[in-house]
Amino acid sequence: MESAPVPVLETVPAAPVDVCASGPRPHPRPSGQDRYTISEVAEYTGLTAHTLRWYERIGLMPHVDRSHTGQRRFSNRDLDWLTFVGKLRLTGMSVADMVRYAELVREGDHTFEERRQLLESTRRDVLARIAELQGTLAVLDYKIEFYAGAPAAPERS
Amino acid sequence: MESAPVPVLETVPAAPVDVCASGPRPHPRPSGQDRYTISEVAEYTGLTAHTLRWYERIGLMPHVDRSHTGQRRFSNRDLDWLTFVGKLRLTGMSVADMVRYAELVREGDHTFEERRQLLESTRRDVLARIAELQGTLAVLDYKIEFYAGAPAAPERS
DNA sequence: TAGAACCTTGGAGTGCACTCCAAGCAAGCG
DNA sequence: CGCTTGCTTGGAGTGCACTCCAAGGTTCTA
Repeated sequence: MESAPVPVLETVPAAPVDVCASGPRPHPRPSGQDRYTISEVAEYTGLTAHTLRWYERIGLMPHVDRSHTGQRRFSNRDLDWLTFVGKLRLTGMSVADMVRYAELVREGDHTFEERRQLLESTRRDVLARIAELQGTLAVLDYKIEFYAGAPAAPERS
Repeated sequence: MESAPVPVLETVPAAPVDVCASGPRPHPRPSGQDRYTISEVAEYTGLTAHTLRWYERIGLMPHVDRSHTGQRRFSNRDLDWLTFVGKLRLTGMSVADMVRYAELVREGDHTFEERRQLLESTRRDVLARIAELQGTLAVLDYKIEFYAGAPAAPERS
């Protein structure tokens, strides 16, 4: 009950700033020394290391760099991507659709229009979901008021 | 992409009316002749017959009446309950929590306070989720504008 | 009264999004 | 060097919320 339905990124403090690739938000390390281990990234994103590996396996990550012995070394760019993916996840977009988006990114600039359409469709879904939630708020408030006002009446639900 | 994440009740037209037990919304049949078959209820609620049987099995339905040969006959009251359950579902509440609520209803009037608390906790979750979604809208709009404005730039996501 | 369409059950299966496991190699510290 | 902690892999397991199945009984329409 108390938990969010989709535990993805631990929300950065509270601020309606758009956290996005090439945005002005600084990363823990300056560019050039940005070679994070999987557990550092796990802590930063709130995802588990398992999930990060799984994201890579299913094609949701743009090729992650490796150390000379084969361990993952994530870059600030990867962190940006994961932040954005976290936002997409919060919209309710399915993993399959996020993978589709990632493929479009890999395919290059000629997919800009398709990406925009995908995002606009997502935006419409989000607006619809907000409206839906506001509809449930009305019902919830009706009920809560009922329970608060009448501590013993014959209503059934 | 185009589908809602949680397909529950087919939303009644669009209207911010609170659709709730003892509310003023009329049912297909007048009280007294309200003995719907499972497929009628399936059509009304948008749930499948399978799901309606499953809801009953897990304790999410208040005892459904049966015909003399054992087939289910749902009442208007059952329809009201299912409408309300649909709203709870739309809030993102888990089936387990809805079953908990149904148990409280079965236990009688002395659980009013606990029910109110459950509903208020749900209400807080809904508000948080709305805020979260509005946060994603900001990111989405930023990206959409980017793709709309620059049909070929070196951004990576 | 025949036939189509609908209903019953317990239990098994599905799809999603993780989540974990075992066995073994890697990294950093005193 | 030894020790602890961390990282690697493919594949199997988990929990949720349905979703379907087989085999048989019921209800409705012609």
